[in-house]
Amino acid sequence: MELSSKYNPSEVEDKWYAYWLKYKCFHSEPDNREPYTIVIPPPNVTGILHMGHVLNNTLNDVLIRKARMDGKNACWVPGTDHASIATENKVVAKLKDMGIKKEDLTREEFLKYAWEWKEEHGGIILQQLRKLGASCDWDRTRFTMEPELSEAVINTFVYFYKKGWIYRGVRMVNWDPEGHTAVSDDEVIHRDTQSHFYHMRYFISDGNGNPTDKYIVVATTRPETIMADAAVCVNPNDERHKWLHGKKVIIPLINKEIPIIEDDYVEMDFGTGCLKVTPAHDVHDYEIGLRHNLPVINIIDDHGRLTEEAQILVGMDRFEARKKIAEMLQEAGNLEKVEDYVSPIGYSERTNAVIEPRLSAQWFLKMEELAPRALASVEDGYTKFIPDKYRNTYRHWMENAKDWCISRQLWWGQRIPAYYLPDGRYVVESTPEAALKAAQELDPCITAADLHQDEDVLDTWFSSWLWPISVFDPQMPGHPDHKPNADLAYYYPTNDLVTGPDIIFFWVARMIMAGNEFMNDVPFKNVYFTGIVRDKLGRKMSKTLGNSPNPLDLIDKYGADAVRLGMLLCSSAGNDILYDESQIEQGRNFCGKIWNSYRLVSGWSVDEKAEQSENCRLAVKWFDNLLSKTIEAVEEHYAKFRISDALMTIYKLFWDQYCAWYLELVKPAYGQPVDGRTYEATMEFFEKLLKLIHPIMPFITEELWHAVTVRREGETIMYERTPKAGPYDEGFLEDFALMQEAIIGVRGVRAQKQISPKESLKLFIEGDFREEFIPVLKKAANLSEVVPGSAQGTSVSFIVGTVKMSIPLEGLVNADEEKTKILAELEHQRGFLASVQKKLSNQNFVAHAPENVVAVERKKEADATARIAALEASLKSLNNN
RNA sequence: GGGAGCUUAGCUCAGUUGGUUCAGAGCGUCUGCCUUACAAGCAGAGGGUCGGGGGUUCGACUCCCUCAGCUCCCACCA
Repeated sequence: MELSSKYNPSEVEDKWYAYWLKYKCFHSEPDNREPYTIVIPPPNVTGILHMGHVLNNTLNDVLIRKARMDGKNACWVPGTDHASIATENKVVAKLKDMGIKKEDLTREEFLKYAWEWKEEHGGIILQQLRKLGASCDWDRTRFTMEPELSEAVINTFVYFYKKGWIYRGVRMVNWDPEGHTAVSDDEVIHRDTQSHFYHMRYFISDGNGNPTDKYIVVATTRPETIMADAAVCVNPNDERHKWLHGKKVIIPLINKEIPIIEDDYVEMDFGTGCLKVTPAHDVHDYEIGLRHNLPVINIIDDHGRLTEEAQILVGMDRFEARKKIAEMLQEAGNLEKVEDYVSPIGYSERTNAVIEPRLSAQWFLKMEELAPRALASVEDGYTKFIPDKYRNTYRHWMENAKDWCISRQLWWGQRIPAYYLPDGRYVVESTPEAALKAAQELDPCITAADLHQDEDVLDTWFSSWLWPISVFDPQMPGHPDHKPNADLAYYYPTNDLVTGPDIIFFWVARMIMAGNEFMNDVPFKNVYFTGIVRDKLGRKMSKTLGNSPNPLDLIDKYGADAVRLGMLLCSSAGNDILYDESQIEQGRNFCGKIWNSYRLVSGWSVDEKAEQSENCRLAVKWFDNLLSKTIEAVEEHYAKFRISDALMTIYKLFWDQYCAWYLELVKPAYGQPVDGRTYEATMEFFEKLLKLIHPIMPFITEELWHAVTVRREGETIMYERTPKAGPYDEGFLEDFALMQEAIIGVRGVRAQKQISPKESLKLFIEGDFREEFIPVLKKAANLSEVVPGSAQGTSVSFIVGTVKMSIPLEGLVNADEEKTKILAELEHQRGFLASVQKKLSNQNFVAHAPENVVAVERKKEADATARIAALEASLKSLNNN
């Protein structure tokens, strides 16, 4: 096969991806092999590929390809998430562009638009993943809102409802006035925000609703809510405010009388010690209100505007109203002062709107039993976290888990299967038919037309927490008519989950809950947490900063293998990775290296009859041993999920050992053929290296694997076995490494003395050096002869291990310089020896340290002594001249 | 306010229960090379008292205490 002089990724990549698809190489069906399963963290259906996806899916693909080559039945299930808030926002924005308001549409009309949008823009990301080389089983592609998976969600809701763990309740929830929905606590991000602290005068009532001239000062950050005040609260132990007990005050501007109450909640040393209590618009105030039986006055609507209840500024936005009220208070003489103030404000994760605490009816799932069990799964090691530190985060959350608010006031999502009777009672059933039947048991006169289904949909996570189960068995095992499912039985539990720590609670924890509940087993054995991909300055990637490269552009420019390698290079689990394009260049360069090494070998002419030289025999033996040792190390890295270490180990084996050493050693002289045995070994090594690196760089390895020899149609490196480590001779490897050091020493002398590599030199060796390596040493270092003993006359010497090597260099050596160098080295060695001997003469050390440690110290002593002797000899010979 | 984690070469990071010549890797830097696979390359070199201080130990990058700096998570003192 003729190879172009440069590797051309785009041609190669498209060709092999099509080939893999054609032969269904990614598809998995249950069989008698051991399964290895990954479910993709489903990206938003309307999402587009960003660097975070690249990192995540590269890791997933490395794991799945590795497992496949280890002989397991590997199955990677892809799919997308309907992402209710995010997608609904996008659709609303799109409609707005078209001049359509969501409010003007019926639910059915809106959903029609939404589905159109989904069909048009949805799943682009899955196409993009193919460019990356992701070996997903596309036949198993799922979407969390497809009919089957929606059924799984509804069945689950009904299951928990009937179990008594889902309930409906009026609660203070986090209201997103832009998304017009409640969001869970976890979807609220608190940020310190610059605001103002308004000190307002509330005048004491004379008992008939008229203000006296006495007043108290109440401080708030939210003056626009004073109309919803139900009381002013002081701490019962606060001496300053004792005189207020039993009194009433007048709310400014609306002149409404409210009581002064006492509650421990109020901190005496914060603000003025007087707290305005607004039960409808603050969680704590709501609780105080409950304790003191205060009325709940809601003055803010779904959109964050003042309601009729506010009496003034009706219809005005809450932030505008804040300014206006401040002005009005000022005019009325009720504003004492305004301070600058920084306080944590809750923002919606999705829309970035300031969260409005709001009382509303929502559906909740009890965490009482689910959370402790899911905690135990991780504590007891059924699911392992990598890195382990996330166990702490997980434990903390699980021990404080609040009931999960699962309803959302949106249309895009699974509609809650609760059906209300006209009298307000309701039934929960998975279908309208079943609901009607159930309703008729409550009231025989009910007809289908009388039933009204709940308007809300379920939280997206209420569908994605089922993902590891529902992708295989959408009916869900909790269903009363559940039929055994072969896929689920075979693939569940999955093996590894790769995801970001930001969704440890949203998703990971809840999947473990669902797994325990429905499968009585955890959904995955390991969770590998990636970090966040940042730019090289450590900033998060964002559109506004423009520091977020488009992965597809990078793939076009450098090739997918290069991008994959670049992402993995500096990614250790749990650490943020600082992305820099130079890493991808490194990946591209490595592709070039692999490519060119094959060009070299494939260009050799082979003489089958030629004898294998001693040089080649040793080089082959060495690399064979080294390969085994390295494979062992790589396997260990994989077992510990140290993917970038595994990668670097292979990278160095390929580049530094195979290319820089091995190929140089066996490379025939120009125009000469290579002997058959060496050629065969060289090709075999090359193939093994391709297989080792394939999980990380699938495309170039497939291309070259096919170049090495003619393969049958449909054959692929994907299904080759990971090379196994054989036995290896550690001593041989060590001795070879010493010889490599000797070669490096000679090269160093050349560089230092400006001697061309073409000029051959004579080398003296004094000490214990493995005889059989001398031919290799001669060839690699271009030595005319290697003789025992020490060079006479002016020479340059260096020490390898304990062996002294010297090169006679008449006329090129400055004796004084050499002496200075040797003296410095001698001093260093003597110091080293002294420290070792001090250790050895310490009775405590000899008595307490393990035998092998003491033995090592004795070896150090002996080696240092030998080196010192060699250095002294060199010095002496220099002095003699 | 509570919790977790981090600080090792110019940059990004390894360093596995304290003990192999353990102070490392990759990239970058410097020097010399267009040597018949590759200048996206080859050969060679320099570079850190492991954040500061104290302690435990025969022995500390590793364990403990403390100080400083940074990061993340949780937490609505209005």
